[in-house]
Amino acid sequence: MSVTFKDVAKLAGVSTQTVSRVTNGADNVSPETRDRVNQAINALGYIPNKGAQMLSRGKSKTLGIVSLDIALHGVALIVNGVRQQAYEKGYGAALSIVENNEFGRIKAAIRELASQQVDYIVVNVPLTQEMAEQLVEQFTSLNFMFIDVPEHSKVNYVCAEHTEGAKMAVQHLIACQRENFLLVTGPNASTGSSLRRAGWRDELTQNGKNIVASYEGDWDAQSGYLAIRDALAKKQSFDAVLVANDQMALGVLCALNELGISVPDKVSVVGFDNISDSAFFTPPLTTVEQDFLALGQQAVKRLLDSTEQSPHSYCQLILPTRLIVRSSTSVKTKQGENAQEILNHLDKARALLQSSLERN
Amino acid sequence: MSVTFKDVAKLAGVSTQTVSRVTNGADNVSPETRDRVNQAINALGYIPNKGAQMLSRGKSKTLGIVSLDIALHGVALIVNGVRQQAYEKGYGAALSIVENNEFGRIKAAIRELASQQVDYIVVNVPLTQEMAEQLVEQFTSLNFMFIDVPEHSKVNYVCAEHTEGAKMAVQHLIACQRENFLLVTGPNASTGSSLRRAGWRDELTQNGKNIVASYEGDWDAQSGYLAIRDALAKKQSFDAVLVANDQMALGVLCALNELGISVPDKVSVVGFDNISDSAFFTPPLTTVEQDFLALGQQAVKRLLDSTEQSPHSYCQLILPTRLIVRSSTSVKTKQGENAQEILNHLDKARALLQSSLERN
DNA sequence: CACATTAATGTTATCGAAAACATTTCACAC
DNA sequence: GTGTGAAATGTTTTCGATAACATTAATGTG
Repeated sequence: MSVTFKDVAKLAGVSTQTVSRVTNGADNVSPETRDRVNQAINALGYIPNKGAQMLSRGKSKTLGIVSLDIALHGVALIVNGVRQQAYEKGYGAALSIVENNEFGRIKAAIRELASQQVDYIVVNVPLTQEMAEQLVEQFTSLNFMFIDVPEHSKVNYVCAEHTEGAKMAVQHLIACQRENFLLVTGPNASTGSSLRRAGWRDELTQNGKNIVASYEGDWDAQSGYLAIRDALAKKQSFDAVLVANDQMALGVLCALNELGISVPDKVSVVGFDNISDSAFFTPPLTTVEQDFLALGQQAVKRLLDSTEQSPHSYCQLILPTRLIVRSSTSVKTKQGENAQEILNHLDKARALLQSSLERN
Repeated sequence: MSVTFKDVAKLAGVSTQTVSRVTNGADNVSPETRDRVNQAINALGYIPNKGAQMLSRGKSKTLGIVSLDIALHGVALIVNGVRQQAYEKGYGAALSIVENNEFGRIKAAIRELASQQVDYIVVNVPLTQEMAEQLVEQFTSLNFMFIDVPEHSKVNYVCAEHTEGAKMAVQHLIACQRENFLLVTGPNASTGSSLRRAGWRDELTQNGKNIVASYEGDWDAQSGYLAIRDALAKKQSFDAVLVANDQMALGVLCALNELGISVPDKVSVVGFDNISDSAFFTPPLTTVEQDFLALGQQAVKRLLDSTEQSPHSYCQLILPTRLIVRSSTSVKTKQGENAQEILNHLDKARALLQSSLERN
């Protein structure tokens, strides 16, 4: 079968323990022996057996991630952040994906990771406060870090400033003199989505603005598209759309463009996330940036730090969000304000067409 | 520390071997004993130790994936397909991500997975034929499956019909009476990108069409955007753009829209991949679909099947691509053909504006 | 009733690496 | 030259689960 210490030891003419010393970089091995062992390792193509290492060491130097579907761009970035930081700290990363956020599935995923003897677990799945606390209680041998769990939970968490970010979006649209708002939220089960919606709602009612309708999307472009089509089919009148992520905002823009409703003038749109694509939407999207990568990185950093702390202090870190203003929002053009200018353009265009028509 | 068989056995009043029999679902255990053991397992919250299992069983029932960055949407879908199929066949999945496609990194990743005693490895990183063959040769104890490796390599592979798909895109644009083509490729290191470019080139030269310029992008929207800006800055004239993926096509569309160059009329654009967003671009993108999920799934399916085959037969599966026609392509409007129609529209618009202007 | 058969369970050895402990060798001090 | 300590290496035991083998008890058969 596979090459083990025994084979290496035999070839190098030493004991297995000496081989172990070499692979672990112990300093009490003579240079000549070390060389001989390393040569044997290379010659045989020795690869350590993680299972055996885990067993004898007791710990695995591995961090587990329980995550939503990585096909969601934000999720993939968070996972990247986690992996990267884990790797930097000398940890491996084991990823377990849960399709839906059924609690049983999540527990099973954690059990799966626990069976791999992971030392830490980062959970990036929407959970209620109770669920998070229950997990910590149930899996006492594991150290948890949660991402985007409700604030004030008695667990370690790292969170984006969803509510504040949402409020900034509203404030910006109010500054754009918008009055009637359409909301497109994420799935209600998502903590992030709930927080954003709450932020929107708070700020809108506080400023006496009108919420025309609220649609629950599923994060992808189609749900944004369908929301707008439905709203327009119902002849609802709005001059601003708040969208819970950029991908749905793409669908929103598509529907508006398709129907010839001018963005940003007639309807302004603000997204959330600032994914790299959103700068290239038509028009480029005003959005609220959150730093997914940093979220993942900080989750790991704080988790590893927290174990050195006293047991009853939690890491509760909230990362800032910030408004990125692009062309999908603007102050409403007063009717007729630019009309003369547009008229001039039209005349010019007309003349051009006319002449080309005559030439044919 | 953690709960082991010993603890369970003691509580249930049986031997550890009996506990093992229960957890492995052996049939020669009396129902009462089984119940007693299961109760003990639940009471203690026993979780098996994968390392120990691996060690004693010899095999891990795990499949390794070496993959590019999962932040690329297509990659994430492939990984999903692999995981899903592996899971279905009773295998776990260990993911190792390599940042760049440096060969040393890839080898290290495989070694890492091998140390976890994976039984199979799916490689989704651009490799040359030689590299792929070398890996198979070096890691004799592993069973490999490659995704998108050059055809006719002497290894197992699953591949999308890049070249054919690319040709379909060209044929479609030729049917749209396009003459001057701009190319935006993916990174040259990518096998998929090379195959697509080759397909474009072949079909274009065969039909005597003009390649105005070729830009090498890095898969993201910005590189598509920059390509167009550069081409226009150099006053290049083209009426069709072939783009190696949809995300870059988004950037292409953005640049064209921004400059008021009408898509599809003045310039038609075809992407590649058919990611879910592309139906919601402005305008919705004509593109070549490839089924990433199926690619991942088939990779695993064939890999598991192949080990039952004779050693010197390779699985070499090529999955079809298909053209999805949307609004980013069209037959070129003959100058003046629709002019009268447009003129009528203009007149209507003018009247509307005029009246609103007078009202103010 | 003695003996074969099977069901249910227990005992021991094993996987590969590493920790704990043991031994050997050599250098140096007194 | 004997004792002390450190460096280099070897031996034994351990981790947790399981395969291989061993035992016991119960059942059935001629």
